[in-house]
Amino acid sequence: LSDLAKRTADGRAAVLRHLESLTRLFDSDREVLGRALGPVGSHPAGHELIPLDALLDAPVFLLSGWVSRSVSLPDGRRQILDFYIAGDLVGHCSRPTSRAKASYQCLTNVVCAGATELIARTHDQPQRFPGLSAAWRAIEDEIEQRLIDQIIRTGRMLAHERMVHLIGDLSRRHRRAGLGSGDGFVIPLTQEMLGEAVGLSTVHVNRVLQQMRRERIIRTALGRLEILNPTLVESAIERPH
Amino acid sequence: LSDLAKRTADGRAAVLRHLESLTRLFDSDREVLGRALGPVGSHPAGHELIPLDALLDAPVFLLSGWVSRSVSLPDGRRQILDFYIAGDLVGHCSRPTSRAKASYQCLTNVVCAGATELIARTHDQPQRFPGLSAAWRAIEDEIEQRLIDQIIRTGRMLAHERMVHLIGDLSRRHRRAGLGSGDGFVIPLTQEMLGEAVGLSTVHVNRVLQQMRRERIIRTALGRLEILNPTLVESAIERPH
DNA sequence: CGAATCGTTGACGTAAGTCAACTTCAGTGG
DNA sequence: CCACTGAAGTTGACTTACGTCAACGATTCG
Repeated sequence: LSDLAKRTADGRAAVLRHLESLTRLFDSDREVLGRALGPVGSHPAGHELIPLDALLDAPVFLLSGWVSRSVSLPDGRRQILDFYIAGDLVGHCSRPTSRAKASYQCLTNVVCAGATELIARTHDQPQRFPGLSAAWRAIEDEIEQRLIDQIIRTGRMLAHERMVHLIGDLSRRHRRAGLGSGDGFVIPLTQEMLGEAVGLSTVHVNRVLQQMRRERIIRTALGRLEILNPTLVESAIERPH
Repeated sequence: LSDLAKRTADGRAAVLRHLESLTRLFDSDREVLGRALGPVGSHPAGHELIPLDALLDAPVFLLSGWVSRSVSLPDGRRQILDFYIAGDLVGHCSRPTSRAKASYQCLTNVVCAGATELIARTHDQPQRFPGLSAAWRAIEDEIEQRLIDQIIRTGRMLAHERMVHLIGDLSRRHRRAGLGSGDGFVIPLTQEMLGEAVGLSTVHVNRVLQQMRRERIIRTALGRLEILNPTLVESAIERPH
């Protein structure tokens, strides 16, 4: 199908833009990236890409769709730890024999490309692929940073702040991966998923979003989210100098 | 002072027990551990061991005292991400040039020993020190796991559950490092610090602790915390099989 | 003996959860 | 075509968990 082909091409562009935003890539990096990216796979919404406790030996690049990283409690409560969007590297850990500390699930139909081969090759000759070697590290750093942000949101912020902060982070990541247009992006999350991410009930997420619409901070339509007040949203995700 | 000597000796024992609980150590591991552990340092309560954004190139083993890892928001709110106790490795990251994503602060007077040299040496010859090489990875895995636990506490748990869960984790870590006696350990945290960790106000922490005392789950006296109902507390930190 | 610092208590306010009903809408099938 | 379905969003009434404020003990310390 030409749909899959388009999503694959767009996804590869997002991967490249994502990596370029993290570090300077050299020709050798770009060359191996174009050549050693693994086979493309497609998964339906709901599919579990990586189960809890699985060996993290098969990282993939997300080319299209959304993936969540979540933990479920015995009584059914669920906490989403993180979201992955097109261009993101999913399920990579530099420590060999490390296992998944959460479950990775497709929130939408997903197209991804295996990264095992690519990462192994750059790992064998880090000095030959300095850009990618640095990128893998930067990506792990970012994932840790996002876990910390998540603790700050749920631990220290009010509902309204949590939503602005999360949306700010998602927006920033979309922009730097060249996704979406202007200050908007496609967001396939239900209000229930948003609640599971920021630690709020579905009903309360709804009310907070409505207030944000009244305040002209965001606008939503057709599964897209537009940011009407970028200044405010960006200041929310600023880190202490 | 003989006090410093005792705390150093006890701390080294805690380090050893901690590492042995993570992985099987060989003679070569134990030998280099005894020899290459760096100089002992002492810091007063309140001292910032590692500032936010500092290069993580000087990891230390905590021999005595408590250290927190925390983030402050511009308006003064503070979130404690993690606690470190005797036997723990503080400020280590396997990714070179990685920077501190939070501030590491001494909550009490602290005695610690430099681990830079030790880690560098095992890193150069991982096959000669298989136990320690595995231990460094296990430690990083655990720190990530604790960030995740923190998200689950603040995102999905009620006040009472949060406290039981945190105390359960601290208790487990003390027991495996051979600290404390029986089901109790020294806990120098104020109720304010506990609140900053689990995302509750000081007053509410106080009420929750009182309820836990009424329920005969814990007892506190003289800066020590006894766990009266270990079964309950341990079941709280169990992971989904 | 103040003077901090920490813990404790009560009264009260509020953010957020719960429950339940009702929309809206996309999809499905008769 | 329209009735039926199920998932997602929306709304209101009510409850509750937790925060805030302020006062008051208990300890420790110089």
